[in-house]
Amino acid sequence: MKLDERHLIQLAAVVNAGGVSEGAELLGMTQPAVSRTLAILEKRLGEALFVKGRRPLRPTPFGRALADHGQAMLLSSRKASELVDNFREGRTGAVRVAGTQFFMDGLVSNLIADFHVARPDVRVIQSYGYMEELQSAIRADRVDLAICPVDVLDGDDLEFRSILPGRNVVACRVTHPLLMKRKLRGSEVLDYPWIAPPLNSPLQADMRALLLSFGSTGVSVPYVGGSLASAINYLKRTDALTILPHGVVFAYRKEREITALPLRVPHPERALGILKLAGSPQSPAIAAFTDFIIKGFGSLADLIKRHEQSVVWKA
Amino acid sequence: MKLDERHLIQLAAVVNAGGVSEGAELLGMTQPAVSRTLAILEKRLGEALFVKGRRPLRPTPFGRALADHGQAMLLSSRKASELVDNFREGRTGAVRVAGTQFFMDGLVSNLIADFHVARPDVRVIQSYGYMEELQSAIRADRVDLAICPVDVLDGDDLEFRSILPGRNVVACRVTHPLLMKRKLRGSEVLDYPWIAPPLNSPLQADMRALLLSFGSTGVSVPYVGGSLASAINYLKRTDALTILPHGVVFAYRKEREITALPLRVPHPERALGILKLAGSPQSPAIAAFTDFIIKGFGSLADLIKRHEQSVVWKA
DNA sequence: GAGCTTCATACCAGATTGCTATATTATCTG
DNA sequence: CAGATAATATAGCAATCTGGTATGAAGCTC
Repeated sequence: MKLDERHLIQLAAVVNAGGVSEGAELLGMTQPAVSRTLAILEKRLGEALFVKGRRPLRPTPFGRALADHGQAMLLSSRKASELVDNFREGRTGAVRVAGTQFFMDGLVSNLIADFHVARPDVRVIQSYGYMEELQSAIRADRVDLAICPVDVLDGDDLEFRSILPGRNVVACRVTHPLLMKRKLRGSEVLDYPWIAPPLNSPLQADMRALLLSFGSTGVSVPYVGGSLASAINYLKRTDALTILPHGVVFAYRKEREITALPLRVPHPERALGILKLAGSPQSPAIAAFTDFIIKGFGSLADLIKRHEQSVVWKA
Repeated sequence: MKLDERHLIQLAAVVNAGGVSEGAELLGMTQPAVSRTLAILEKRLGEALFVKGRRPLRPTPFGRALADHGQAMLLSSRKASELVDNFREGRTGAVRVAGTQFFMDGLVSNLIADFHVARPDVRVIQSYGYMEELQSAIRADRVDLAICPVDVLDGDDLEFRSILPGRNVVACRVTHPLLMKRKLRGSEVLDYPWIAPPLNSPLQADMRALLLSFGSTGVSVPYVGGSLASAINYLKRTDALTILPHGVVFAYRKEREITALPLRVPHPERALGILKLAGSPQSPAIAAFTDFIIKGFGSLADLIKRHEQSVVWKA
């Protein structure tokens, strides 16, 4: 016999609370409503659920057995409600974020860690890619948002929000000989080996432009294609140089192992930003994550600005 | 956020079955009904439950999580339905049965065992008592039915159904000397010690009447008050006699340890029967049990009748 | 792209919900 | 044991919701 789940839940509440009024209160309902439900249930079942005529309301064995199942449903229902609430406030859910390797590894991963302090139950699913791939990933709904440098955006279905000026620096270890010089000329960087960023990376082009501006005639590039962790490990142990986003080098300043040469590097035309589907409704968790990323980069930008005033950059 | 339990159940069914139509079928509903439920759910939650535009219907992670809770409710609901069905068909429930010691121990307990072959999940709660106690126990709803000898019934709120003629016999062990006699005179029973039934038992009065009819002048009664098991154990080991309901002795015939003397004993005015509240609705389990008892005693009566034709009773 | 299957929508009759107001019943108290 | 008190049951009502049929829209298969 099929019976209404809500009825069983009400029964459970009444049995638990020890009275119709209390049970109703427990459910946020009025007593008559619950009372009628019980009457209907008893009528349909043709069987008493409570010993009648006794005031401290006592369920029959049958009533109690039924109430047990109702209780299970009540608990499930509560949990479902909680799940929904958590989800709606972005405490639960999943964010699929993608981006270029160096930014994801150097900056975003830190922010994700911070994000999880407040929202540990939001799953972050990270992947890597460059502009075109990222765009198509977003359009195909394989990714919720991308964090990457963008110059031109084709199509108006995507929305780009800039979060950090596109600025690169020449990175080296803190004990690098060039840092000792009183006067550093740009061309001197050509005397050291260079690490090249991964193929297809926008940094690849940036590095070429940089070296050309210093009059490159064939620099030594003994290491290519490693991701950020590899590049940094290599930097730490050699006098090699490489090009990195300023923010990334900045984020590593605490470890006092790598730093940037005080050299002005030509600005690329791109800014780092967040790319997402324009105007599509997004889950609260994604919104919260996006927000957090924006704020995080905002304060990073502030930090960099303040830090900048104490450093003299040479041309 | 409060949401309708039924909706979650439908969601679970759809996720499980892998399609709206299949889910609807699973629940015995039509596809449009379920489809609308899902639409309502998504609208209220403001969140997709299924990735739209894909035909092998695939739930979003959120949808799946919600469906899990729905699944729990679905299971509970199924179990509740089953419970109700079992109950309504008397496969589940409880029967509170009371009766006089000798009948309960000697006959009814066997029937209960047989009853449980077909309905192992019906709990039988047995208690003992004599007429007055049994009547008030039934009226106070402490007992569902009583099995006892009844002569007069006061009040018409109780219903009595006779199930066995009220007939007693003189019981003894199968090796009793009196059984060897070709011609047994009633007065000879006075030469042996007698076991007296418990105080207040109707058998008490029956025994007194019996002994008087044989011209009692002070029989030896060395053992009083034991219940059936005690009396039978005692009988087995001595040449004592006692009065027992015929059916009880008959039930023990298979063990070939006690039997009845071929003596006619004056019939008491009572018949063994089932006593219950008149016209009150009773649970299916109780109905089934009552039925079983009636049938059980019916075939016992038949057996006794057939057996009787092969025994010669003396006066 | 035709045909098939599956899902979504529109509309309707009937059931159910929850409410307020009120009657009924059980328990407690003197 | 009557009267006070608290709890439960009942009645009536408006709004919602239910599930059904009929039908349109959209994916999949070949």
